[in-house]
Amino acid sequence: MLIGELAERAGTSTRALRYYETHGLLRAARSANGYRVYDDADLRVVREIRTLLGIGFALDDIRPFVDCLRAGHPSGDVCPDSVAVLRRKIAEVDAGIDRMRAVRDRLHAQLTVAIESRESTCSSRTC
Amino acid sequence: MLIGELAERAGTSTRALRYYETHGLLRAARSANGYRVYDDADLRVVREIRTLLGIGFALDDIRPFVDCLRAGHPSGDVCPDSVAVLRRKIAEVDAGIDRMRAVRDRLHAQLTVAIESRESTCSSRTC
DNA sequence: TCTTGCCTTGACGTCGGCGGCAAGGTTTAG
DNA sequence: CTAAACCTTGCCGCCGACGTCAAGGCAAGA
Repeated sequence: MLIGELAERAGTSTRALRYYETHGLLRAARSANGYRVYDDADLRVVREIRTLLGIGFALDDIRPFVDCLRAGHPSGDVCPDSVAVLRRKIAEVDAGIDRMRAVRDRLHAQLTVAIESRESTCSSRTC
Repeated sequence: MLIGELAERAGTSTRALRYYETHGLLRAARSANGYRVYDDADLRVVREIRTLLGIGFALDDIRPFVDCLRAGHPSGDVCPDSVAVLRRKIAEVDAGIDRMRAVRDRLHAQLTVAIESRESTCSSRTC
């Protein structure tokens, strides 16, 4: 499998795959003419990368999962480093949710005050 | 008030203030020597900008609030454009919270499976 | 006068995950 | 023979909110 086919099967671009390689997430054998050659294990790796990127992971966070897959584990989640990242990410997401809820409440309060202010100012005349 | 003092009183940098100016959020009178000169109304504007940036607004979203303040309103929230941005932002934040909750649940499930997998694999031998 | 400490404009650097283009080599089909 | 469709490396562009110089002007105290 060459890079174009891998990209298509993984639903991404060749540019992204080369990018993952330069960042140590993907390795490729080379054919005689210098072309990158991949197998199904690489396809699984790329799918893992894409899934985690979609969840909001950075490439650095993804590396343990990829290493875990390449170590022969059927899932990238089961290795200690991956579990540690999962725990950290859950905490980060929880914190993010808390922040966003605070923001939401604040915006809602501002909106309420703004509308009340408009009503009291404009109730009896054109505004 | 010169730009350095405004920056200090608003808790930001002179670079940021010039940046706001180039993006139409801040205007400055000029003294004879070309220095930017500000008053307390500008301080209020900058504080509004900083508050909204802190909440996660982009500069483009903030412009209506600044215009509202400069139109003489005591709060930047009360003008129709500001209210529209507030409503939109609340919706965006709500959507963001939903996405993050979905991510959280997914990560939690992955973590659970990973831990169970490790326990079943390693329970009776060194791992 | 000299230094210190403001101020000015302009332009490039940062971060992350690529997109897009250039300039070439390879392989296959017609 | 040539065109099409792959592949290679390398480098600049993008987004947003600034940071960080660079090179110079202005003001005020010792």
